[in-house]
Amino acid sequence: MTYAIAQAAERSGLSIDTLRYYERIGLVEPPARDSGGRRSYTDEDLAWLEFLTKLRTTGMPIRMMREYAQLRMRGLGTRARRQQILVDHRTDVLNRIAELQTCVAALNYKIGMYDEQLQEEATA
Amino acid sequence: MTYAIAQAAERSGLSIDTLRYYERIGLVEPPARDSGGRRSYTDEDLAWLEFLTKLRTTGMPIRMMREYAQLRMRGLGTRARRQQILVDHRTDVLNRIAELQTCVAALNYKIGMYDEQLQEEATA
DNA sequence: ACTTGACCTGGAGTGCACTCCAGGTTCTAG
DNA sequence: CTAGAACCTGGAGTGCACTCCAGGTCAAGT
Repeated sequence: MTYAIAQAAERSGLSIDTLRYYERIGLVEPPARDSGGRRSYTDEDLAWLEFLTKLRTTGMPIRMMREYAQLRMRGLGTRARRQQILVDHRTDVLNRIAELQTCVAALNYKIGMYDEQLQEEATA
Repeated sequence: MTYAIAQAAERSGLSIDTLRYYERIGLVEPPARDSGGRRSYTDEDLAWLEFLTKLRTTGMPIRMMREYAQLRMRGLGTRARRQQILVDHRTDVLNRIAELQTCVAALNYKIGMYDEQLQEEATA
């Protein structure tokens, strides 16, 4: 199964422009082209885009995604390095989650304060 | 207790430039000035900066922080609206945490795959 | 043959959140 | 009195991650 760029965009949740942009900057290998010179994405391409999207969602900067992508293109000998990148990134993400949870606690506190104040207002 | 801008920067974790920037765009009320015309931050100012930082950390865009800040400056009548902003934002943050956790699961999976592959490599 | 729509390229433009700079003023120590 | 550090202002510059545009090509339907 192959996909035109519009279909790839829809399935990946990225825009057409972003797909071409990712290709330009070396985040994805140039996909195959059809007889008319148009990009033709495979399921593998889409799987990679999906994973890239997860890295992006978790805040990995593009230059690090590119480093990972370049290692992947260079093949088997880079697996240990690639794994290390993911392990380090996972640590970052877990820290980020903890940070967000601290902030949620602060929001809860503040929201509680408003509850009290609005309560007083109502009973006054 | 009052603080010169450098001290406020250190305590808030924001840069001096960012403090002035936040003032310019209406995120913080212009602090008092000392006899020489320099900014003089109070503990209350710092508490507000700390809360702003939590909003920023959780990804609230500046224009929404500004909306909240402007409501706060307008006083008591805006409390219900301010609370609503925080409640909505908390929902966003909780969704974001869930999203990050999904991504961590994907990272765990991928890291596990590398473990297996590197294992095979070692035993081959 | 012709229109329409999806696609192509290289390059310019955008929005966000800062960050830096030049040129000037003011307090602080020696 | 003077050197230096810390501060001031208005405005320009930066980095990131896209996003848009002009001008052109290609394939399919009428």
